[in-house]
Amino acid sequence: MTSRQTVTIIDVARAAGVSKSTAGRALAGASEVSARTREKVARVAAELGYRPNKLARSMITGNTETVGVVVPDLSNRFFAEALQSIARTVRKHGYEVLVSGTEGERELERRSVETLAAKRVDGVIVAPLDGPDDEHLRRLAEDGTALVLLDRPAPGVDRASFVSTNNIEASRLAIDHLVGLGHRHIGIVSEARYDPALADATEPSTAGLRPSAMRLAGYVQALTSAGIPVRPEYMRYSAYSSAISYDATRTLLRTNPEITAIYCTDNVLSAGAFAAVQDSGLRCPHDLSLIGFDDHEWSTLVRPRLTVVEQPTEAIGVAAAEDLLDAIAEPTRPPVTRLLSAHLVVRDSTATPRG
Amino acid sequence: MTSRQTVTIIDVARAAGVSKSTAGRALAGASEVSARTREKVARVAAELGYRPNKLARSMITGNTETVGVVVPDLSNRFFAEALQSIARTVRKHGYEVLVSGTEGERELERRSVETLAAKRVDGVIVAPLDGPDDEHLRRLAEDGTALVLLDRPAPGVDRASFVSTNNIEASRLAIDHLVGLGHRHIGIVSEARYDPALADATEPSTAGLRPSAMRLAGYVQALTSAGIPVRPEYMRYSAYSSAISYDATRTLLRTNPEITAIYCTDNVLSAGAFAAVQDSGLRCPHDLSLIGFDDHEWSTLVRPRLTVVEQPTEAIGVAAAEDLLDAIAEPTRPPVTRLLSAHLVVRDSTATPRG
DNA sequence: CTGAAAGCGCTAACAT
DNA sequence: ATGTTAGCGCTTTCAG
Repeated sequence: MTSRQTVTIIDVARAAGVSKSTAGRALAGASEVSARTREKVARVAAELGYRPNKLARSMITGNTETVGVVVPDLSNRFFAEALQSIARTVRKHGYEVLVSGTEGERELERRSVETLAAKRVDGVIVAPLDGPDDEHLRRLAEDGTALVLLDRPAPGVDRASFVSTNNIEASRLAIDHLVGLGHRHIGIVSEARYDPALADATEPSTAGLRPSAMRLAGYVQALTSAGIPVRPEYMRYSAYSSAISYDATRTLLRTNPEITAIYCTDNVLSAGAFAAVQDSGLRCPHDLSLIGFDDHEWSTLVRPRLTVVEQPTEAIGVAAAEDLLDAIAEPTRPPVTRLLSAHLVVRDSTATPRG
Repeated sequence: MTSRQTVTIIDVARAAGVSKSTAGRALAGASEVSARTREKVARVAAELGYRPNKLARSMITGNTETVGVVVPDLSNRFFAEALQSIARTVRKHGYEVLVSGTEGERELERRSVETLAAKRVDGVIVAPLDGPDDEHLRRLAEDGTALVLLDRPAPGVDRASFVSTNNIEASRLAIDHLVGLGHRHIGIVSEARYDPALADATEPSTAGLRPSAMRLAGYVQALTSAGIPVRPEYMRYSAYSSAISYDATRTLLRTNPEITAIYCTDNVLSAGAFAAVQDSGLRCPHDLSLIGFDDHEWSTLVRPRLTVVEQPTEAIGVAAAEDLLDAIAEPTRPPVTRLLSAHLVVRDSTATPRG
């Protein structure tokens, strides 16, 4: 047989000598069927190789036991790990995951969300791309699909929960550590561009900012608290690429030789920054301290071992999944915001500044 | 509105003053509808916020435009990248991906495959776990679902294509490089255990072996071709864990101090092996050469830079996706086996042996 | 405890 | 070019 859907519940019913409905009830393990028929139906179903058609079931019940996960980059370690813990968490409750990588393209994100809705997933977890147009997400939530925003907010979308690292606090951890060591000239390589308004940004007024912007804001605020002047020339923008981060870091060091420490706010940027420091001729941590973002497997393999701000990636995935399951089970429950704390892992790439 | 599935095609039809089927045809862009009605239906649908129910559609057409991807470890870089290229490739053809991480548990794999079948996916790509029971996969394929095996074979399952790195060749690349440098005492850290039969294994008689066993076989064969004796004590087993690989490598070096080179056959094992070499007191590559598996972002960040055997991960994902799409489009087409070539990236961790 | 019938939302003949 | 009818496979009233 090469044809799909060979045996239906009708075949089972016929072979067991009962009606379609009785067969259905027996298979569902309903209590109002006699043990005898239940057994017989089960046996016949097994013999025939019956496999229930969940599509048909979903048509009636209205739920698919499927959730969507939409992230910008499936091969990014952060999202890959988040996906894994999401999948694990929802599976315990009988859900499968429809996944979609948007590769930085808003249009792909829009279409993915549209398709998920058309496939009637019970809920969606999305790490939205930055952009003005949140219409697709708003509609999804308003149409009654449970929605959780992961890692990145979507300003125009209420009715969605939000789970993320507390990025301002994460930066404070890094900068306070450096300041405590005596650093005063601290550069930053970030995927966000500086905006003077960041200085005043506080939770929850920053709720609309992307992670990188939040981390930059945390940097600015931590410096300010410490009474250290904030210098725009110390903040270097880098696109989402290790190679570009390399160049940004080299430039930062060349144009501001007085810098004694660099903080890098993203895991793909950290690799480029580390390589740049290696090639700069500066000795780390003697001449320059470096803090990376996210814990990589290489953090302890390189020399010096890298001090990093570590996000609670797995916990974020679990929290997002749990919030989603809650929203599915209880659609009227108001959305929640959960900011999980990062922590600093001090290794050998940070030290007292020279002289 | 918090209820799902607010507006159906009947609502659209009614609002547009046409019949259900005309509305359906118009929405599908069929040519036999007048431009006027097509426009009107489209406008009305947009106004009402109509979203087609793909479940209903799938019930009739028999396909879901969804493929399943089942892998042991979603956070492993190899599978994460493969997943990304699979998702990208199938999306171009209008397919979404239902993903499932089996975490090394056969029972989870079985259930995942069962669920995918119940959800009537059009095809499945699976990297099966090692084990005697392939029944779930065989049934899937025999019931007419397109099936591609990724990275690992499943002996009892014909009617499935197979896409993988040519692992024997991959090991030959590594060992030939070391032998060419003059090494004669070459150890291996592998997730496979040595079996004398490996010495004779050749494609396609090795078709049933897991990647790690294939790589071990390649090591044995390359040594044999070079006239170097194969010593069981040079082959060290490690479970799938960086920490365990660390211990295995330390032990290998302690018990066989004459070894001048180590080849490590898995990406998670490579990190542990590298750390072990760092801590061994041996200078790499002067005292000991090391070859890792898969290209990691840290390969160029550590010192010495790591020489590795690099798998064509993205190409594997693309090939698996394409073979699957082919099998979906043309169910009678016989399954294919594709072994893609790895290549050696020579960096600084390999050199002529001391003395 | 079991059966008959209705219908989920849509497409696909079959008419007109 | 449009409408009517009949299902896809299943669950779920409603009757017995």
